[in-house]
Amino acid sequence: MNVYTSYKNSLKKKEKQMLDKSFFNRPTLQVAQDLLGKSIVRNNIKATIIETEAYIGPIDKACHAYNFHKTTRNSVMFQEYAIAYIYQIYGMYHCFNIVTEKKGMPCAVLIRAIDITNNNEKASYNRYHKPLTNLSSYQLKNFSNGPGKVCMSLDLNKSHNGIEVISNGLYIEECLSQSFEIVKSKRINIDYASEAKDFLWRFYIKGNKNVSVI
DNA sequence: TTCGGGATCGACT
DNA sequence: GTCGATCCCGAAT
Repeated sequence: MNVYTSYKNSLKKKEKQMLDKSFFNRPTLQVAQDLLGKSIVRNNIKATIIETEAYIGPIDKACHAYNFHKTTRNSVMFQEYAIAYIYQIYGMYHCFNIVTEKKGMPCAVLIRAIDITNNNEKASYNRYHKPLTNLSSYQLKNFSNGPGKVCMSLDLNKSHNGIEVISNGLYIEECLSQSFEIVKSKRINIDYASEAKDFLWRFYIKGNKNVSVI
């Protein structure tokens, strides 16, 4: 097999594993749960999705796009599904969401926690600017168990707002995961959202060490 | 293991 | 002018 054939085969293999765009054109609550156990592939880093939250603009006071309210920041939520909505929070961190449902329906799934499975070394430099062997147990434990940490580990920031999650630099793939139980709970830090704060729209893999808040 | 204060700034009111 | 879909570290328990 020559190099070109080998390259073509590897692309085919990738295409086969990469989640189809239509995966995200489904009810947000379904997508949020189905993403658990799947892998994010970001450049050469791969990570299992452990924890997600659903945000459903039309009916959700916790969502930036509640009642279809459109601003400069949240405009990509009104775009096509399967793109990244990444915004800055608390002046210094970022949150990574994937837009769901049809164009004009401002909905998204927030990725709150991941478990790095491939190329931990590169992720370590992204997260802490030093090699894995130099990390404390505290740093290892808190590697990617929160939305801001997810973005740091995967080197995602505002400049990636609006990119597709079906591209070579960033995509989601099937994972040969073992079976697991999904826990449903209230979302984190949205106390201002009146009745929406009690919606059970947060999902995580039961018992996983990387869950951000038990 | 949990708690509380500081960091830090753009988006929104 | 206010505050957030957060994180870190030191102090207290």
